[in-house]
Amino acid sequence: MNESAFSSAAASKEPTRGRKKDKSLPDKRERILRAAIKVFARKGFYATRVSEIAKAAGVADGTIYLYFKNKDDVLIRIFEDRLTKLLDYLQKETADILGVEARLRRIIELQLGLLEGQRDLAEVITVNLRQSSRLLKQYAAPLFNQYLEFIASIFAKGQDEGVIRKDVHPFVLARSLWGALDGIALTWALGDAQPGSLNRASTQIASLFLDGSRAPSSR
Amino acid sequence: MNESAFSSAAASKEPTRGRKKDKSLPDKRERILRAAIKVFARKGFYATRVSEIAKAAGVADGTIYLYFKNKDDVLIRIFEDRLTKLLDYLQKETADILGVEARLRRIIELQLGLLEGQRDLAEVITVNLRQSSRLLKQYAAPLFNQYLEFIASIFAKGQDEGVIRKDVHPFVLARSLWGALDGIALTWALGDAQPGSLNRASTQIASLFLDGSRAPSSR
Amino acid sequence: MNESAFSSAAASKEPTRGRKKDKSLPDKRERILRAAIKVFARKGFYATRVSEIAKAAGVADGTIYLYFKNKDDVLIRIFEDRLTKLLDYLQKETADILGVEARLRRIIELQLGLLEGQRDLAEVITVNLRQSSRLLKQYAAPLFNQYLEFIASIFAKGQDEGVIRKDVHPFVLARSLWGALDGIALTWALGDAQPGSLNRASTQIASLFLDGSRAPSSR
Amino acid sequence: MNESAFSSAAASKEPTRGRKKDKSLPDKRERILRAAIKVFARKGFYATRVSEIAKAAGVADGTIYLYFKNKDDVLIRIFEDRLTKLLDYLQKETADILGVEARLRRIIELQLGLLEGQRDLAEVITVNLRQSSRLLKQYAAPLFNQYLEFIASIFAKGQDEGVIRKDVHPFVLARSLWGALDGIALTWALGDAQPGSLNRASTQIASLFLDGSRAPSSR
DNA sequence: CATGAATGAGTTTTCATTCAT
DNA sequence: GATGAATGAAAACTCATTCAT
Repeated sequence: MNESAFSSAAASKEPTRGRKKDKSLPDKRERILRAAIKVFARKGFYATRVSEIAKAAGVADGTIYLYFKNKDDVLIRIFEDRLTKLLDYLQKETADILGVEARLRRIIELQLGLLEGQRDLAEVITVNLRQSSRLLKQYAAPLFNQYLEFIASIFAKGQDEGVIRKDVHPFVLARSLWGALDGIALTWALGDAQPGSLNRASTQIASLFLDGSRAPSSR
Repeated sequence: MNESAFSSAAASKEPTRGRKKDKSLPDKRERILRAAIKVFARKGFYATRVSEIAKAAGVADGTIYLYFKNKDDVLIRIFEDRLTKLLDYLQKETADILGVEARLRRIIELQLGLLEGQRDLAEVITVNLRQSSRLLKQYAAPLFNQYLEFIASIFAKGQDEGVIRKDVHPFVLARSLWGALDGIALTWALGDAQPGSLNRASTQIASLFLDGSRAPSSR
Repeated sequence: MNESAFSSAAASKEPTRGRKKDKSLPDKRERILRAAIKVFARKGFYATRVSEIAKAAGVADGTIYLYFKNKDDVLIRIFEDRLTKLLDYLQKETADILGVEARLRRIIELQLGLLEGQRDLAEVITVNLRQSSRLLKQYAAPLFNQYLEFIASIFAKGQDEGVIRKDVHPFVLARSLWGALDGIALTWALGDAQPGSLNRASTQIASLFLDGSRAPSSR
Repeated sequence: MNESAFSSAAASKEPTRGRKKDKSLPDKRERILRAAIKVFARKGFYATRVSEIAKAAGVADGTIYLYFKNKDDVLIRIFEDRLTKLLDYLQKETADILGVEARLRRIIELQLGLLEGQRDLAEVITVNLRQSSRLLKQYAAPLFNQYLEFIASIFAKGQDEGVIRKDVHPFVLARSLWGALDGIALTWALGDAQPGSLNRASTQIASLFLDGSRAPSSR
């Protein structure tokens, strides 16, 4: 479940090679992405050589360029793929939760829970996402906005229903929540990364945020 | 006041070997730091050429190496200098505020207020701070822990006094707060950066956090 | 024969990973070595730019680094390759000469004769061999010792047979002989380098050395 | 005696500063030369930084340029000074030795004896002398020729007197002798450098050479 | 599709030399 | 004369990308 949400067989857009060898590994594109996540996490985007990704993926250097435009593109696609999947996953898993507060609580749990199983990805998203202002502004920001909009829309719904305070803008709420989760994930990924510690923190953050976000009347 | 807290004359260790020029510009080391902040913010750490920093600082390329060990060192010193100053500033400015909640509220205001006047620095700290896991882990993390400890100690004091909830660890509170502020600053620095918007957000975040952090009894 | 002893196809370790091109030029590694000898001789090791070697070899600058660790390594490999070949050549060509004196005379002839055909290599070995104490001590010295041991062992055999004086240590004899040959080669390489002059000198040195080395009884 | 021949107060050409401080060290030019010999021997000419020479000499970087045209010039002057002194010394000390053979024997002893006391200089002359073909050809060679001419003239005299063989050119004799002495000195400077070992070798080489050089009739 | 040898543009850093004090 | 901070030209080396096989 965890695994599948973030990685899985992948959309496998680009080269959906004709015959599907039922033996071969997942799919070359996906293998490269996974290898890149691992190496980026360990060495950082700029310090990672394309040849290292290739080696980790078990392909030739040149093969990378059959699936990605260039090195930047590999990073971009990691965000695209994984963020899209995260969003899909959060939406699907919480679609039938009616209460705004319960849904947010679940989202927080799911999000940190996912990262707990994938420290590498956590590090890539929290650290490498900011490797380059250019990348960030040009590609990641738009993608990221989808996430923010999703969260903000839930807060907005809560405001309409009178259960979320109205004196804080839904987007500020969403950004703060992301920031807090990101900060927790960063400390975890770079620091101890003890199993369970992320889960424990997620419950605390959920309470903190939801108590803070609650409309005065419903406190 | 704003300006001075983050920049000022600086320690200027390395050179000034011998005679002290009381004439010339501010101090070559400080000039290089300021130039670096400006260029890093605009192009990112990795995309910035040492020669660009030199040009922006009005010195020769080689001069950079009289004051800094290498390009990495320039980034490290920016954090060291500025983070130290931020911390000093926050401590001094809020030392005589007795109420925990009032003090935190002021800290949030001061911190985002400082950045509001220095978008470049905001971008360097929010974006470039994460340029490299190595840098981050090796140098920035220890410095950053001082900040976290400072904030966490205030939360802890509040818990002792019974005004801050006890079911969330002070460090989780501190990290979340930093994360939220960082997230806001990032969106602001990369996005619109409208004047005043940061200030407005700061008030909202303060309320959100303090309401969420408050002990149940005092709600 | 002359040529082949010092150059030939070479071991060509590093690349040739995979398929063996039986067409193209000699072998890229050997081409680089030859180009380096030529340029080093003309400009000296330190004054030679890597790009000049590349140009002379007809390869790109970066290609050098596929075959050699760095510029130092190119110099080291020249000695390694050529000195090894010189030694093999001297050993093979004189293996069946029974008389010690005749064998030494032939060695002197062969050695200076080889250089006569390769002024560049002569200059590299006599001049550039000493470019750096570090290189010399670390890499060249061990290789060079093999040469000295070979010569010394012949002198030692002569002492056993009673045809070589016993009051001079075989190693001193070997070093002196090398020194004398090196001195002659140096003057020749740097100076006139008239054809035949090296050959003439070799006969004279052989007489000088052998008369001086002869055991008193056999004079 | 040893010391004085190679170093002493020096010609002190360039800036014979007005008043002579009877306190100050030898003379700044000489101090720089000595410092350079020490550092060149330890690190080699190219690996030595001008600032290192300055530091070792206890002067400022810029001061070097008051006494020498540039870094190359420092090396050139070392040879010039020391070789001139060696030659003067050899000539003076052996001027009244009438027998050719006795004189040569004494020269060999003196020359290696001098080096024995100054390993650094030995290394500079044997190793660094060949750092650059350009330097060697342009400056050192002419200087060195004076030495060769001096030795060759003695051999020539011996040939006239009938005590030195006539079938070897005096210059070949001189070059071989230099080469042998240089080879011995090199091995000694780079290798063990045991006290006394150089002296022992010098006697052996003298015998070897003189026996080899002797005219057939006088053997 | 896959490979990996070859390319060569591009960048940090060093360090000899200068010159204002 | 002496100093040493500042200069900036120069060069080794790296590595993303290409393309012949």
